[in-house]
Amino acid sequence: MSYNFREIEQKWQDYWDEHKTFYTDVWDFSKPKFYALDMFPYPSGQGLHVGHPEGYTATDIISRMRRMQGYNVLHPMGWDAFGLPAEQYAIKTGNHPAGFTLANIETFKRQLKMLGFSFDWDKEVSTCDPNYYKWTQWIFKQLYNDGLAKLVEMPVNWCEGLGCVLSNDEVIDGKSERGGFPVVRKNMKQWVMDIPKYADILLNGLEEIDWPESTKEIQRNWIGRSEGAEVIFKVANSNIEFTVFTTRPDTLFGATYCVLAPELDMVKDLTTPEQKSAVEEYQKLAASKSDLERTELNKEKTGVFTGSYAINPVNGKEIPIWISDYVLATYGTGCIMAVPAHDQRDYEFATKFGLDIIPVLEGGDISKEAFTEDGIHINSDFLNGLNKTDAIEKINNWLEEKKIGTRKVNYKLREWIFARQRYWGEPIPIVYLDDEMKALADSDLPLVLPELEDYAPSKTGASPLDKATDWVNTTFEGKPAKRETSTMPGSAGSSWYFLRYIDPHNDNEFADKKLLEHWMPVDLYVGGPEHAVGHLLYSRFWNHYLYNKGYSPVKEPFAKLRHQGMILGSNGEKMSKSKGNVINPDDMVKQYGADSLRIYEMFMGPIDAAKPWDPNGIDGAKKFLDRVWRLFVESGKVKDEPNKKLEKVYHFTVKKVTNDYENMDFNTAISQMMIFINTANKEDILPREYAEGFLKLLNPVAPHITEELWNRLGHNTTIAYEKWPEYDEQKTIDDEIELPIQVNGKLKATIKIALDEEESSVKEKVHSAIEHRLDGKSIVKEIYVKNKIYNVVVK
RNA sequence: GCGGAUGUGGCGGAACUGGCAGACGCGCUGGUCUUAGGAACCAGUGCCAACGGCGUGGAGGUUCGAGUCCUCUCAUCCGCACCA
Repeated sequence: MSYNFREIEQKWQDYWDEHKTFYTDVWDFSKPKFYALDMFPYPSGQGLHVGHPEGYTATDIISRMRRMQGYNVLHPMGWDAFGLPAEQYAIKTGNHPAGFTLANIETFKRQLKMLGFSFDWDKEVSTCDPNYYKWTQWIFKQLYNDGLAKLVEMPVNWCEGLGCVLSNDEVIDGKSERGGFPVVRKNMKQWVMDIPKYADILLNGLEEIDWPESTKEIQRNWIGRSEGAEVIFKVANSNIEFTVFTTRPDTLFGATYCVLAPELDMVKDLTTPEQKSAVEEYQKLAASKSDLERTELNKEKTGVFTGSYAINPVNGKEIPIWISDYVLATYGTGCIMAVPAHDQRDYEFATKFGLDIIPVLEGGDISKEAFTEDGIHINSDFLNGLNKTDAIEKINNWLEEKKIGTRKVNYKLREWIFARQRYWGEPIPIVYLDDEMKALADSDLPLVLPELEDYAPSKTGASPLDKATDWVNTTFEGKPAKRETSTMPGSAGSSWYFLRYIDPHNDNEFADKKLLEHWMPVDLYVGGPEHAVGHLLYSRFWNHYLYNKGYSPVKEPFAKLRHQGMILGSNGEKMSKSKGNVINPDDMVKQYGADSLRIYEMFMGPIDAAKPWDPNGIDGAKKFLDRVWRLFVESGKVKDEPNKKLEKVYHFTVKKVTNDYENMDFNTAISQMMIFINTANKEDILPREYAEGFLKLLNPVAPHITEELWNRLGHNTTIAYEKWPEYDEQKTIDDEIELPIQVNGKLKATIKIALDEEESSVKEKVHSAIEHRLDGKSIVKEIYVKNKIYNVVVK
């Protein structure tokens, strides 16, 4: 027999809706708070895929357990609703992207409700809603006023196919992440966020948060802090000088040439007439290369001599100045001193062009490769005999004394490009009066997107909004003005939504300060690891900024972060339409029910591991729920009578399930609940106390069936706020133990002993158990680990 | 190249600070239920030449005892990619 999940799930979803069961009164400060957050989805036209419920079920389990543990839980959901697909749909059909987006949101919402998540829909936010993006624009304004949002001329990733500038993380192998169109470098005026100003804050903040170490490491590498020194080099027979950045100032005596990035303006001043044509040709070549080509061609070093020489400040030697694209204009000063003996890249370059290689550290074999490890300095005058650390310290002091260098920290982290030449995004609340830039007054926010006839971007990089001339031409403080026509990137709205959930209906500020103080930080945040350096860095940046301004009460917005692993097709490959291995959650719910789908996804394996979908697995989950149903409804075994034989397994199950939920080990929690049901099934009596306790344990994973069974046990209100079961530690332990006996480390027998039995008595039992196995050998050593194992060493 | 993670039966995966490897589920084998079964229940299921032996990617090591600790190594996945 199989229970009627369709009827039951619908019934309880309706009940929760009607009774507003999961509405959170955010002003109720009488209970401890718990804020459980999911990464809100982009409402695509495809609807939910099976990966969504994985993370959502995890946070739902924790949320439901916390409610039963007496917490006031905030568990909201919303929509990351600006983005390209809606815009492309609009271009294709001529319809407004908002209509498409709203329809998708409806589908997503229906699917999420169908899965029984305990979201408080009263807190729903959508980034494309003017009441929401009013505050996105307001935060932008603050950043603009503080000089963190600014317009700069810079090389950008230009994608002609999309008619749009892309951020680095939207470019994969020189092609656009979406659509796969080629992407090239192009100089354009761009809005950027000066996130490098926050590099150290973002780096240090990682120390205080409970995040996967791998994700923290990705952020550390992305920020890419490196300590070193800047050193000034004078050019021989000239008054030009340039500064290099190096992490190894201690190897200055080994610097045998310098290299500048080919695109630096200074290059033309350094180029001698004889070298002019070669240099210009090289510059042209480098400029035409896309990022992709530059990295693809990185096997063989290329470069050209400028004809000029620099003076090595430590020994006055004249060393040649080259240009090469292995030096990046965007990192450090765009100039390096090359120490081929102790840097592999410089070594390759020097070897190819026959430049001097002078070792200044002992060790390694300079005829084969650069020696990059620590060593004792040689050929280095006052640094001779010192190791790396000491030499760096000494040379830095020396450089600073002579005023030809300073200690310096550099970062790989670049400015965050904050504008798209697109329609479907937040308008940037800036106007231009002649050449002057002004931010809109707060009273003019939200600056709402105008309607358009044609959403298509132009090939020249102009925004579609340029075509809304009535909107573009405006007035500012009585004077004619033109609006900024680029819009914000998708990651703008998602960088602060967790703050808005707390107070989504507030019209006076983005959220009430008292509420923020009570509810922040997010206690548990769950989402995919693919956002490690995008959203998860940007939102930390915004929140740190808002913290510095006094608008957010905490530095770090997400106290604890966990990732869900990808669900793969049954063949172990990524799910994709072309492979035909896509599992649709709608179908699964229809066939097996939401509870089965939730159970199965949590039972598949550790939450953060990638796991293949087993079509039979969900059937197993369903069978488990059928067994629960039969035991509770059909067996007649649930009675107001005790059953001592279930005491231990019940208390142990409460303990294990509670701890496992706490650690997000959902797979082992479910396996323990299966053990409980299997054991109870063998008995004639399931005491009511254990039956009810079990329902509470199962409720977070399978909320519908447990509500129904709770109801059938005679309760007429929801189980959602019932008290979480407790266990008695004493009752989780057996007083009789099967003690394994090893001979020379190999298992030979087991004996029954009492818990904490006298060692002498155990020893006696062991000896009689293994006597006949000794084959005349004698015992040389015995190890007894109390209640655990007994090992006898014989010879 | 650098950084991070992961390797356990036919499959997904268990195994707390070193202490009975393979929990739980899937699959498979046999049986029961007077038709059928993609139902339920019962029994079994790591491998082998099987009263014993071998087994946690591979090779060493530490230990009474290693999936777990150490050294080296291989494979797969993810992130970064000339960051001086």
